[in-house]
Amino acid sequence: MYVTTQSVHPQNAGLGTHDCRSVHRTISLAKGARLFCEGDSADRVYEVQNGILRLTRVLENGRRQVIAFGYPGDIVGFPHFDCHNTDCDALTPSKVLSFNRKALDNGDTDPALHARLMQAALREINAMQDHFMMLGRKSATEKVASFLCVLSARVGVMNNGYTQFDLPMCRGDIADFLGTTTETVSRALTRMRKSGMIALPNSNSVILRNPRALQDLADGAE
Amino acid sequence: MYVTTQSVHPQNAGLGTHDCRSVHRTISLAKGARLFCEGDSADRVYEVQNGILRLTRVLENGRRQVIAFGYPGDIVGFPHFDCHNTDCDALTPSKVLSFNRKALDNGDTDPALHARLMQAALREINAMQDHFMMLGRKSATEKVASFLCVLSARVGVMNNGYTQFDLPMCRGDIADFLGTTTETVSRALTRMRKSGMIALPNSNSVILRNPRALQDLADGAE
DNA sequence: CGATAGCTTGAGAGTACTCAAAGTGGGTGG
DNA sequence: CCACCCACTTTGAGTACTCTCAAGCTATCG
Repeated sequence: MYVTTQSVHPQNAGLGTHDCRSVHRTISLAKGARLFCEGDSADRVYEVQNGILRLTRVLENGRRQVIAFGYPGDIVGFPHFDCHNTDCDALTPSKVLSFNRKALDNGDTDPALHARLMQAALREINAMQDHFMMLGRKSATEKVASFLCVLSARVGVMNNGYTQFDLPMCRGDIADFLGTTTETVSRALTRMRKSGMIALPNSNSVILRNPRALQDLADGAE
Repeated sequence: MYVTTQSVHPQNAGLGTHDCRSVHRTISLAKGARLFCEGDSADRVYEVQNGILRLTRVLENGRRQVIAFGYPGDIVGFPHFDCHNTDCDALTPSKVLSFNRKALDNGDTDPALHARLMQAALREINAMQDHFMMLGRKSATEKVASFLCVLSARVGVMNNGYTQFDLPMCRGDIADFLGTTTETVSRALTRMRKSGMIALPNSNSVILRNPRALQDLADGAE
C-alpha cells in the first residue's frame, strides 16, 4: 500500500485467487521474517492475505526509504527484469499467496490472473504517483497527517464513535516512508495529540478524535 | 522518464510498434500542446517517438508535482481505471504513437503489444521506486546532481570530449520534479558551475566538465 | 527486576524556503 | 532593424522548518 493523498482502494481489488490456476502455495511469515531481498531472483509475485509487510530500499550510503507497506489485498514483488528491487519483511505475522512470475509475462496459462496482475500494476503506478505528491510537496506535519488519514480510510474501525487503527510499523519506518525523521514523526504525533485531533492509547494505535481537522491538516488547509 | 538514482534504460525498450496491429495513429504535438488532462477518459496509451513530454499533477491548493518527463521510447498515459491521472504536455515539438487502451486490458487482439505494455509498466514501477529515494532521501544539491547524471546517461552526446545535453524543461519544472524550488535548483547549478563540474553555455544546455565529481555529489559521497 | 529497544522531548545548527529585485534572452510589433 | 516586453533565471537577505545530537522516558521481554 502506498499511503497517499487520494488513494483509491476498491473492495475486492485483490486477485480473487480462489479461481486461479497459478497459485503455488500459501506462505506464512513470522513477525520480522523476510519474504525476499533486493537482488533476489524474482520467481514469484505475492498477494498479501493477512498481516502487514514492509518494502524497503537502501542506498549505498545507508540511507533507507520505505517504498510501501503491504496490506491485505496488495500485490508485492513486481520484478525489475528478473530480480526483486526491494527488500520485503513482515511487520506482523502474515500469510501471502505466491504466484508463478510467468503469469506476469504472458497470459497463456492463466489469462484471468494475467489481466488482474496488469490491473494491479496500473493501480500501483497510480498510487505511487500520489505518493510523489506527498514526498515532494508536503511539509512534515502534512505528511504525518496524510499518513494517518489514509491508514484510517484503509484499515480504520469504528469504536465508541471514533475511528481507530493500529500502527504496526515503528516511528522510524513511518519516517523512512515519508522522507523525514523519527523525531519529526514523533513531534508531529505529539502535537496532534495535544491539539485533540488524535489520541494515542499506546504508541502503536491511534484514535481519530477530530478526523476533519486532521484531514485539513493533511491537505495543508490554511 | 523518471530521472532516478540508478535508472536502467535498455536499448529498444520501446514497444517496437512497427509490427503491432494496434497502432492507431501518430500524433504530432506543437511545443506547449497538451496530449491529455488529468481526469480525461483514457482511451489510449502512448509511446513517445520524438520530442519530450511532461507529466504533472496538481494538488487542490495549487502545489504541483512533475511526475515524469517522457523521452523517446517511454510509455505515457497508463490509466487509473478509465481516466488519466496526470496532465501531459509537450515541452518540445513531439510525435507520439497512440495505441488502443484495450491492449492493456487483455492480449486477445495483440498479445505482443500487451506483453510489452506489461513490461513497460514493470519498468515504470521500478523507476518510480528509484525516484522515491531521490524525493525522500536526498538533499537539494544531491537531487540536482542526480538529475543531471541521469539525463546525461539517457540523452547525453559526446562533444569535444565532454558529454553534453539539453534541458528542455524550465527550472521550475526541474524543481517540481525534484520536490524543491526554482531558486534552489538555480543555486545548485550555479555552485556546480563555479566549482567546475559543469558548464552552462546557456540556461537550457549542460556540459559535464567533471562527471565523476558530479556523480559523487549525486551519491552524497563525503 | 534489570536490560533493551523504541519513543519522546529539548536545544542548537544548518538547509532550504520565501520574498524581493536585478539580470538575461528570445520574440514581437512598431 | 531595433526596441520593448515578457518570461525565465539568477542572486541576495532573512526566516522558518526540519535535522542532528543528546538525554530522559516507557514498555516489553527474558
